Amino acid sequence: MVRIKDVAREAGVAPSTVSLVMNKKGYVSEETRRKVEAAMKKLHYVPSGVARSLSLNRTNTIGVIMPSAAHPFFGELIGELETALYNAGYKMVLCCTHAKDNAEPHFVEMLKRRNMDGIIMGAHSLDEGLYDNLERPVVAFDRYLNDCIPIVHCDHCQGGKLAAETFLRHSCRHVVEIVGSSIMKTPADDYHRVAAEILTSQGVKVDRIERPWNEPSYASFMQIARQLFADYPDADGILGADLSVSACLYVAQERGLRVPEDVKLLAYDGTLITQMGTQPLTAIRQPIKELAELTVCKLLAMIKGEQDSQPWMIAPTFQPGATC
Amino acid sequence: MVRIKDVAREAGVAPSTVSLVMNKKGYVSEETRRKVEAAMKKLHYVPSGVARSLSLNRTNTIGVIMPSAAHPFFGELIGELETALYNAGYKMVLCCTHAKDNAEPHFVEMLKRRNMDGIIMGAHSLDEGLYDNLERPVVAFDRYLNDCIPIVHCDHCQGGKLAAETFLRHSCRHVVEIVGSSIMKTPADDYHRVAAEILTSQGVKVDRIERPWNEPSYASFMQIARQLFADYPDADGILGADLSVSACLYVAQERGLRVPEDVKLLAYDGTLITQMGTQPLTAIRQPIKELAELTVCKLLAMIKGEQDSQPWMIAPTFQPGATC
DNA sequence: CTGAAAGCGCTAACAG
DNA sequence: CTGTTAGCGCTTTCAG
Repeated sequence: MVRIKDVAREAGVAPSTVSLVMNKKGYVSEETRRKVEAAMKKLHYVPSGVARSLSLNRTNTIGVIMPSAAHPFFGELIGELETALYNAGYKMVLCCTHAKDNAEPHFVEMLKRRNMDGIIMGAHSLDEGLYDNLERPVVAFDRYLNDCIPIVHCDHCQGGKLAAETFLRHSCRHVVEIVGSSIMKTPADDYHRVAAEILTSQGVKVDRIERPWNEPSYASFMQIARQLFADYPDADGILGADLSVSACLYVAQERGLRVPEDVKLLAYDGTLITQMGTQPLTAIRQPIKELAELTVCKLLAMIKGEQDSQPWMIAPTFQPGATC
Repeated sequence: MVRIKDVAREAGVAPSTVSLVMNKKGYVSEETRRKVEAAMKKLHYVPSGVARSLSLNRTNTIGVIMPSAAHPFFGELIGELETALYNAGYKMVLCCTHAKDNAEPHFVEMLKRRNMDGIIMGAHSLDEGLYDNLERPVVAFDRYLNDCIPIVHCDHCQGGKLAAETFLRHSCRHVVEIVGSSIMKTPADDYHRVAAEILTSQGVKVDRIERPWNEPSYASFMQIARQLFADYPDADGILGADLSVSACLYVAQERGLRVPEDVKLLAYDGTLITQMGTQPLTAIRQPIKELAELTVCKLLAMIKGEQDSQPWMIAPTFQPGATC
């Protein structure tokens, strides 16, 4: 392996000069630069990223913790985060917590070991205190971690409002919400709360049915959908995450219900799957790309010790479809 | 920041002894061990991963290059790779090449900089020679890179056979294959080739229609599907990747065709999306989890300089559905 | 503008 | 069983 020292010797200069050339720092005469560059090329020199990180106390790497990469929402989010980080010169190391025993503390440990310059946390955390006293910055994505960790999220109150308005516009009288496990409090709870408040105030009956904790299999979505139609056969509006609502579409058809004539389905998230299949889902879309960019922007600002004046929240949009 | 030296001083021992304790190496007396552990705890010592990597010339990090994380197949694959790597004590740094200018060379550069111990490459590469003369191991996932880089992939010949048998079983007379861009030669081409050979030999007419290069938007899938039905109105069997076939299901319905009565649809891959919607897609499923585990196993064996006697290929399975 | 030298924090021989 | 010492490869003052 060829080191900076070898390049220096070959070029007849000191290692520090080679460093200056590599990093385009300071003043180096044109001639010296050329000599150094020639030496680097001749020796096929490739600098060590690790040594550099040790010296700089910075790895240009961000840890991203998400429940799963296979889930359409998180898959899309991970992709956008990676792109935003890449554009800022950072690498992304990914940790998926679902189906792992206790990956999360293990991963946070890596942050402490200074393997990463910061963390974006988008998984559920049941581990109180895990994020206290960290020396390096953490930004939460749509999650409450502790009082000190800032959160980037979609304006779910606005989302709830859009949802309620949609059901009201179609004169629904009985809306059922499929909500996540109540073990977990998240900013996304707001859309269910706000939608229910508005609908109730307009005399619409609202029920909710809860999904099991940490169970992302499609079969479980189907099961909830079946239970929903069994428990609330007169429901004429359903609100839930994309996958939940997608399952409802299937079960509605199974039961001979017409969508949207008999029952309106409104998906929350608006990922790719809402566009697929024979009947695209009407949805409230979270602007995933913008959320990812904002998250990265906020985290990098924290790393640089800067202030960033953008708000921490982005509004969702209404995405037309064939189910409302 | 507290360093190993500080712990050593606190415990009244040498840094090397602290290192031995941390890594559970060599022989350390019970008493010394306790003193060291107490000192570590007292000082809230967290070792530096970067310094360790520099010393060991090993980062316990693997680079994974994929086209996209938002695509159902790659999302699932990425998740399984991450889990397999995690279980082996490795972190995954992810690079998605789609929609980035030339991320791939940039990423390979990181491998050269020894930021990673190896690479799993699952993206298309048009960059000839990029993978030559690498000092650290690379395993390709379902891609041809160069003559030296081994490939883990699904047994696509078997997949093609399964597909052909399915169409024959349903007495199809005219099958259309939706194939990827011919710019790219991949192991997956085999299933189209083999299916076509078998079908043709049985007197079935086979046509193919090509998807544009590197264009993963759902709209483009819809466009191809429309073109397919326009060009081959008498097709009674369609074979293609999940998303392609999903789009065909939509368009078939749009044109008033009954599935599977008028036309059989067979999806290749069998990701989550085949299970969704009102009509689950019949599919040839690639065993993504097993493929991911095999890929990781092979790469880690290369890193350790070991031999691994497992074959580099895994057979696909038939997944029943409602479209054949 | 360039070079010498002192780190960055950990590991691994090798003595003792 | 433990301490000394010499790296790992790069960056960064600080003289000159």
